[in-house]
Amino acid sequence: MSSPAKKVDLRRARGEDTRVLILDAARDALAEDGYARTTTRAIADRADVQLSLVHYHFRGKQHLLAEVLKRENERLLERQRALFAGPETLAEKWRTACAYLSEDLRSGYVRILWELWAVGLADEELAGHWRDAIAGWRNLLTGVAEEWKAELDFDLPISPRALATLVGNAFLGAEAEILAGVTEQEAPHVAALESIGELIDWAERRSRDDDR
Amino acid sequence: MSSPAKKVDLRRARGEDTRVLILDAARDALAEDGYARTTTRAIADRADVQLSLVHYHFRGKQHLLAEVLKRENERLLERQRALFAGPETLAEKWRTACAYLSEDLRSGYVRILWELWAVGLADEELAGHWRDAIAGWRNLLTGVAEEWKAELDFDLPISPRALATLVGNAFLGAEAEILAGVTEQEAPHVAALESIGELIDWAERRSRDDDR
DNA sequence: TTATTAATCGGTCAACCGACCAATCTTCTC
DNA sequence: GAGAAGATTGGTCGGTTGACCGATTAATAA
Repeated sequence: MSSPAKKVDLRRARGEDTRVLILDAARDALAEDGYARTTTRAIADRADVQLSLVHYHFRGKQHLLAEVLKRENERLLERQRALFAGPETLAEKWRTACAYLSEDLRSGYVRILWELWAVGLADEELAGHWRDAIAGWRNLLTGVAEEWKAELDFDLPISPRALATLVGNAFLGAEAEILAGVTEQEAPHVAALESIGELIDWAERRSRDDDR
Repeated sequence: MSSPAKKVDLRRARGEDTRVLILDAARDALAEDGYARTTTRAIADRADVQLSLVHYHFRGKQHLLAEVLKRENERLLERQRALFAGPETLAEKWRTACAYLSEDLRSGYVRILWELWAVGLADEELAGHWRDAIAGWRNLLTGVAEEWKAELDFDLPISPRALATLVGNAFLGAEAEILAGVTEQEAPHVAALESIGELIDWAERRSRDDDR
């Protein structure tokens, strides 16, 4: 068992390593310097790799960035799925989700998401990847909203789909403003999102009261 | 009165005309082609003007775009102020505001706003102008929310400031998604925003009921 | 050993952009 | 009408970018 008939092509393994190296470098470059300063050369420098390797492993800048978006998004989407699958109340989960926002702002993921949104303005293919990424979040939110509505004993004056869209858009808008440099002092972005948690509490209390 | 002693320097008047010509061209270029394709040359071509005039009248690309943003934003902000100063109920005004969104999407203003937001990611000065533009909308919304809360007979479970931020962000998020090509079919952006109008109705009915 | 494939290297290329400038034309002032 | 001020012209320049390519090295397969 210690030496199974594993056929690892050392060349391919090495290649895969550089691939990851380049992906990480591209992610860091986007998060720290933004797209404008993220040239294929800057990425190659960061990865300490020859420029042509970027074109060898990925077909070019466009495809590289698309993979960066996909990888980072799936990672965080998985975390979010795990959160909402947990046993806590929705209000508690919501508060955690708000905490994640601050975390993702610090880590640079939010900036990556929006830098690539901006690229999508002039690059329909990348815009498509961005839509795919966001669709993941929207589907998750919609599922949560539907479950929640089913649990409540009274009718919400808004459909779960519209509610999920509204809440998701509020998140996106807050991210955009924060990235533009609008401070929490000028506009209470996070505080406003957290207050949604209180609205959830309020609705659930009302639902419990109806039970009595 | 028909011929007052007005000293119009024809040179300056001519200059002012070309200024407007360039501003209009820059606006149209941004709205139709996006920032990536909006070069100073493209603007000069559109305005049918020599390239160097762009640098003569404006100090450069950056300052030109800043003025485009300011001009267009003030125009639409004025329209919105007039709307909310009107005699209709808030719910009615809200529906008009939602209709304005579709109009501004068609006219290209929304795209201009967001193309310049994207530029602001790498240009702190322009980001500042963007924040100024948005602050106008936020102040307007906050004022509306405060008035509305004062008229209601029961306490909203959220502060007017947070409410205005939330609603404003929902608008921004919807705009960003629409610009990225997310269709109304995939996510009911406008429908979700319009449903806020129904929430307003609901709250006002509740307020009237309390009066009895 | 030989032949084949994968990965890497160093360098080149055409295209484009914003900024800049010297010369020229137009209008106003005195 | 001379000279000044404002507006416009045509052209250039340095710098950057993404893409591309032929040659080279390393690893596998025959």
